[in-house]
Order: sequence, then structure tokens, then C-alpha cells
Amino acid sequence: MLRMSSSRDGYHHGSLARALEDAAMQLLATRSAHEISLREVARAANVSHNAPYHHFTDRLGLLRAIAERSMRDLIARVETAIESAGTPSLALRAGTNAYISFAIEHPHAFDAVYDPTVCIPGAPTETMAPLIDALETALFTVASGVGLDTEADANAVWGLVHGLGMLAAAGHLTPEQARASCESALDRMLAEG
Amino acid sequence: MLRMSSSRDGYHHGSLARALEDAAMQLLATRSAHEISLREVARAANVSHNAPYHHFTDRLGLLRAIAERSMRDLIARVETAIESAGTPSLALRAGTNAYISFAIEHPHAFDAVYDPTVCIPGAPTETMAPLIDALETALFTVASGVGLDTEADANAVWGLVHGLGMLAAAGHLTPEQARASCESALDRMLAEG
DNA sequence: GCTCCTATCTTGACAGCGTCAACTCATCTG
DNA sequence: CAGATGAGTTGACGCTGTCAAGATAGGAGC
Repeated sequence: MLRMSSSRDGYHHGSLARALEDAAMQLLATRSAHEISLREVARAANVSHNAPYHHFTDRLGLLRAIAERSMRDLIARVETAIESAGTPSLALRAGTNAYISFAIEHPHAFDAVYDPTVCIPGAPTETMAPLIDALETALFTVASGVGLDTEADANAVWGLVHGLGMLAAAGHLTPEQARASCESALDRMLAEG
Repeated sequence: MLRMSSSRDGYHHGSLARALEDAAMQLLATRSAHEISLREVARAANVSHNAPYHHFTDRLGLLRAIAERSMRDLIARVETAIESAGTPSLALRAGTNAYISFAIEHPHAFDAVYDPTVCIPGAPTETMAPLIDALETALFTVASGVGLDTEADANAVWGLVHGLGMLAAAGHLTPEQARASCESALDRMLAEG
């Protein structure tokens, strides 16, 4: 039988894959994904520099794993924001705000998700593909709820929050500016329903 | 006297800085800025791996230089698009379209410009600061021309084109989808002036 | 015209990186 | 109990960014 918990069992056992992802996610809080070295992650998990290769094909394999985790976090955040809103209009506000907030609070996780060298949209990982769909669906649904029901409109909402989130994360806009811009743009777009 | 042209003069002379930037820009057409090595650029310019240090403080110094060049290209593209449009409304369409097109056609140059490790918006280079201002001003002006005259509205336009450009550059949207979304969003925002 | 200075380009070295290969060891299977 | 297997190890390779020191060419001062 495999021991399933605690990665501290001396030699073998323990879920090292998970431990490595955890360590990488922690590093992602300060550095960008490109600035994180595999050896550094291994060191943080107290294993040799080659141990990760038994759990990930590549450095990129690990980055893909944390990108997928980050994507799940982003989706969860957007979906719970939407679900806990009372009206369709409030749901759109809450969902877009959650997207922007995630980008600001976890900038490196955010752009790991959208890094084309980590995840190629044209040929995404088996686990990433449905996640992308889920995010698009969530945004599309909440936009449809207030009359923004064409593909173009839904994509515009996505583009708006994505751009404002990135600009705020990079420091070109303050979080307040980004959120206010989003509100204002949605107000204008919905002016005549 | 300094010889000003031709970097092919054997040992000394020639504008190596320019030649290195040219080589880096060329590499930027295929690889991301993070994937370009200083030694590789030096090799492309036929100099030793340490020659660049006499013209740039760092690897980052070279990246900053090509980011500034890319920013100038982006601004030029947006401004000429705006200027060659007949009406304020067409100018907004042309300017936003140019921004999105640049992101799609030069994705690596585009995100070198906005890479926070290359240019920190809070503390930009002496040469980058006015460029950022120029871009913001261009967008702000063209947005004001059609009644989007608040800071929030102008930032929304910036966020919209930035996000759509990034999503299209990454492959999450087709160029056509991005452009159509932009048009559609602007139409909605201007529906009741 | 000779010497010196300085900017520029050179070679050489170092640690850190990703990755391949070979080895060790604990556990599961028969 | 034997051996296979999966999970960890050490060692090596070439590449990278950067520091240090040597070489060289052209201009300045005498």
C-alpha cells in the first residue's frame, strides 16, 4: 500500500509531486514563472535537483502543473463571486471584479495561466483544455444574463477584464482605477439594453 | 572623429549598441524576450560574449532598450492610424485597431513593452517614461474625441484593446474575433452619447 | 613623432541552470 | 527469498550571466 500523506518520510513515499507544486506556487508569489528554477524548487522541497524528473517531464511540466492550479483558483474565484450575487447585473459586476482582483493579487500566477510557452491555446494540455472552456463559459454565461449575448460581446467583456487586470498588475493602473474603469465601461455598454 | 556607420570595421568603431539592438529585435520576432540570451545576441552581431557589457549595463539593459524601441513602434503605429482617419469616430476605430494589430503581429515585442521586470511602471527609465505618457495621451485624446472623456472611460478603452490584443496574441481569440469584439464594444459604449 | 589615456573588444574564469546517464535503495510481486 | 520496479541519489555535460584581467586602436598632450 502506498502511504498517501506527509512527504516527510525519509527516503521514499510521500507525495513529492504535490510538495513540489506547493513549493513552486509559493515561489510564484514573489517571482515570475520564468524566474523560478527547477533546482530551486527541488531545494525548497528538500530533495535532490533531479528528483522532480520522476514526477514531471520537464521544467515546463512543472510550470504547466502550477498554471493549471492557478487556472482552477481563478475559475473558482470568478464562479463563487458570480454565484453569490443576487441579480444578473450584480453577478456580472462581481465576476469581472473577481477576475481583475485575481490578476492584481496573484500577478505571476495570472500570467503563468496565459503564458503561451506554458499553455498553447491551440494545443492545450488535457487538463487545461476543459479549464479554459470553463472560464470562457462562466464569463459568457454571466454576460448573456444582462443582454451581452453575442460572442463578440462576451469576448469584449473577457478582453476588458483581462486588459484592465494586466495593466493593474503591471502597475500601469491602480487597482481602484482598474475596477472603476470596468464598472464604467459595463455601465456604458448596458446603457440601452 | 568617430565613424558613425557600418559596424563592420574589424576591431573598434561602428555602432555596436545599435547592431546588438537590431540583432535582439530580430530574435524577438521568433522568441520571447525571456528566451533570448545575451551571448546569442552577441554571436549574432559577431562579437565576443562580453562585448555587450560595454554598451549595456546588463542583459536587462539590452531588454530595456528593445522594449523602448518596441514602444516607439507601437506608438507610431497607433498615432499614424489615428491621424490618417477622417472623423473622431473613425480615429478611435483606427487607433484601437492598430493597437490590437500590433499585439498580434509582434507579440514578443508587445509583451516586452509591458513586462514589469523590464520596465517598472512605478519607476520607468528616463526614456521610457515619456513614451508611456505619449501612448496614454494618444489613447486618451482619441477617446475624448467621441465623448469618452473621463479617466475611467479612457482607461477602459486601453484595457479593452490591451486585453483583446493579448488574448489574440496568445491564441485564445482569433484576430478577427478580437477586432470584431473591439468594434462591438465601442459601438455599445457609444450607443447613447 | 612619441607617449599615455581611455574606450572598446578580447579571453578566461566562476557559479548556477536544465537535462541526460548511471547508481542506490525501499517496496511490491511472485 | 529473488527480482522487478518506482523513487530517490550523485555525477557530468553544455549553456548561461557576469566579474576580472589582458589586448588593441585611436585621440590628446608634449
